[in-house]
Amino acid sequence: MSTASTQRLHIGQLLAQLTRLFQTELFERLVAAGLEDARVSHTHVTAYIKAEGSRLTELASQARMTLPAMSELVDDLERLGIVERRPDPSDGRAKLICLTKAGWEAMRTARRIIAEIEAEYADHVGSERFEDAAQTLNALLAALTATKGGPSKAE
Amino acid sequence: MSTASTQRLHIGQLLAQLTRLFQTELFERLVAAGLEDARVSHTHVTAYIKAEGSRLTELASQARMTLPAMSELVDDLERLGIVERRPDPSDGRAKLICLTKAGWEAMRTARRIIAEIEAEYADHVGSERFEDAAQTLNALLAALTATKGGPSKAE
DNA sequence: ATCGAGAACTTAGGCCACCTAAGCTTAGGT
DNA sequence: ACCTAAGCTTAGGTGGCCTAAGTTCTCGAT
Repeated sequence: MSTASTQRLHIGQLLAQLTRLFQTELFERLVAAGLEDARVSHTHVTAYIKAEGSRLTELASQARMTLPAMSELVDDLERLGIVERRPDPSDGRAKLICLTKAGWEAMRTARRIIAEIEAEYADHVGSERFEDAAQTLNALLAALTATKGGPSKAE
Repeated sequence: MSTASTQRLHIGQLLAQLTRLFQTELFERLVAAGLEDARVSHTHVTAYIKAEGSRLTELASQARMTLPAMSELVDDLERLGIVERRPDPSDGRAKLICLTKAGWEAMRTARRIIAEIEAEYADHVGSERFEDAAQTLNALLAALTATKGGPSKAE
């Protein structure tokens, strides 16, 4: 029970600053790992894309962004050879966004790096404490998205 | 000890999504409270500004942004009548960014709203658990900024 | 069978929040 | 009196979103 209330920043500042630090860190390491064209926003695709392919609508909804924003992202990833758009056999309007071979490779690299960063974070505050905090954030996010559905128009 | 490991998103996603939700929420409530010109980025000033006034350099460094970025922000807040730039009596090059009367008023409103949001978050996951998580994040942020100093050029 | 509502996606255009590079003014040691 | 450096601003550019307005296709109702 670590309610040893030190004065702290408010939750918004904590979240925003940590987000920024994490993203900068991830980005730098991706570049260092040879993924020079990687950008932080690409994670909005790679975080949710399914092995069989995902529809744009799905991705946009999960990433809580609008369709055009997601479409641009996919354009970018397609240019980089990470994903490709295939016609969806079950619906002529839709397309399936699929990872390419290079895409899978990049995913593995990214996941490894993310795991490294998480491990370092855990070292800084204690791994049990870190995991508890992560679980709490996860629960909070679930609760918030349940009640509000998120800011996205792509529901 | 809530190490009841549910599958969870990775820390970067948790942070980023919660940040986004928090900021959207805060922004909406500020608008609802009559601060129609409020923007999320204004918090980078209001979070750190001192009662006696702060220098631009200080603010930029604490908010981890570049001087020009902070300068623009202050421009904006000055236009809105929230802060004003005064010459720093102790250094002719510097200026003190000070809150105006309207600025203090807005700050009070914002703080109230932030406290409300925090309270709601605490309700969602349990207030002790929430506070523990916040303390952990605070400690993590402190540890990270200690070792890396942050991405800012304005140190 | 065809027609209209609506779903899936794209295109066009815009805004905000940053950034880097390059200036300008004042401070302060030598 | 310099020269370097500090404090700040201006100029210009980019990424990451957004809204609005298309296009193409689906599917249920007539």
